[in-house]
Amino acid sequence: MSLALFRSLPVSVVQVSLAAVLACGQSFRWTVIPLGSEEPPTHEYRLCLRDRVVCLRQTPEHFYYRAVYPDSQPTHDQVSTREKETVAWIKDYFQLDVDLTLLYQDWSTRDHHFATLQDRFGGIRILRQDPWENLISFVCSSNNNISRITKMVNSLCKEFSPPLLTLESPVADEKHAYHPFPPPSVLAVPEVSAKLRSLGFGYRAEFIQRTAQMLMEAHGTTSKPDAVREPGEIWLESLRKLTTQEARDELLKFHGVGRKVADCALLMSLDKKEVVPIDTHVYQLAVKYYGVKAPSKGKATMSNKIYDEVSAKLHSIWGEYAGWAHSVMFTSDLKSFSSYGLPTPSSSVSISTEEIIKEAVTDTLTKRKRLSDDTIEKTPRIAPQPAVSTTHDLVDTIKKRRRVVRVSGISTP
DNA sequence: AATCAACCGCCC
DNA sequence: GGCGGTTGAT
Repeated sequence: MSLALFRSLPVSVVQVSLAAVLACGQSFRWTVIPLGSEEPPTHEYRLCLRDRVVCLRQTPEHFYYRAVYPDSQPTHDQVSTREKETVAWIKDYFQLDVDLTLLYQDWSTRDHHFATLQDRFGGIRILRQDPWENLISFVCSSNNNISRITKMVNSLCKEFSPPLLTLESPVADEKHAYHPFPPPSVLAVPEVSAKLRSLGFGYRAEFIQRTAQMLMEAHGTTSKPDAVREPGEIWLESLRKLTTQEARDELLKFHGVGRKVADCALLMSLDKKEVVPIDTHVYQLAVKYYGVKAPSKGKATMSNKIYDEVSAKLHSIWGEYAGWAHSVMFTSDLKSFSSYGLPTPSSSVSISTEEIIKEAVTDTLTKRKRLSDDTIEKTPRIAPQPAVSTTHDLVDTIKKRRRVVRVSGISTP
């Protein structure tokens, strides 16, 4: 598959880094295909929408995009319309009207710790996702990890949504079926929970089915046969027009949706850019870098009070786009211990390890120049040692290293 | 109003 | 023992 079938759109990698943004735990449905090329584009990214599969590649200054449809003989007018729609979708989904460089500047001024990260983790922004898919995806996220959430969401689509089309790999001689995200009406039927259980969803199975059912009961089972979206989906999207608290109150009514999941949906699909979702991980970061007091009883479950305090604190530090800044923080920590999302573990681990080593050295040097600063610098995450075989090995390596570093007194208490 | 165990499944 | 938590009961 040559680049000839793709069209280009001028988008700097400074504004959007597909490699980071599409694999950092916002959306769980993008497939990443390594192209085996040394020069960019190195990967192709694909997402199945309701009526088309969007394919993206990235070079330093451009997106290359195309969309694939089920029918093979579109009219001339269709081609033209679809082209416009795809471009419009890309601009909307990636929120290209938002200038990330201005935001990074602002955050760096407000937050010294952010400033130490901005160069290595550029192009990280919030996607503007479909609210229904976003909500259900994050219902899956409770007590869970990104790897498994991804598997669950994909099996959800495969099981409950017929394939829109099949598409060959650009490199290997193999075909892959692309399934849209199933609509509320499909997941609302009672038998769904048992099926989800059998698919390994655990206690989240009932949450998903009940949430879908609630949405159907509250906002109509009747959608016109030719309607693209169901009433429940349209209602969910209408929450964009409400205030943050009003929209949050609505989301919290659903089963499996607590404060954290609601906040993720508010930030990632309902335009609430100031919302900072607090998970255990972000909580740790807040304790480490932003003077939030550590949980008193070791690892107590996050109370509403603590949640509000931490979220408000980070909001006040980062400002109007605090939720966006949060995603940079979150992703920076993710990337430092995982090459998740890149389908060639060995090669990508070694690549990112190289980068990390380089940055770690830089950090160490920086830190020694400012030992008086009370800001805790990033500790060297990975020693210049042989590549690790798995993500977990990598995590363990980092954990051990952190302990060593702490004991040796390099890190500020 | 604030705490706390239980909850699925998968990995260490 | 722990995951990017939520629920229902105290």
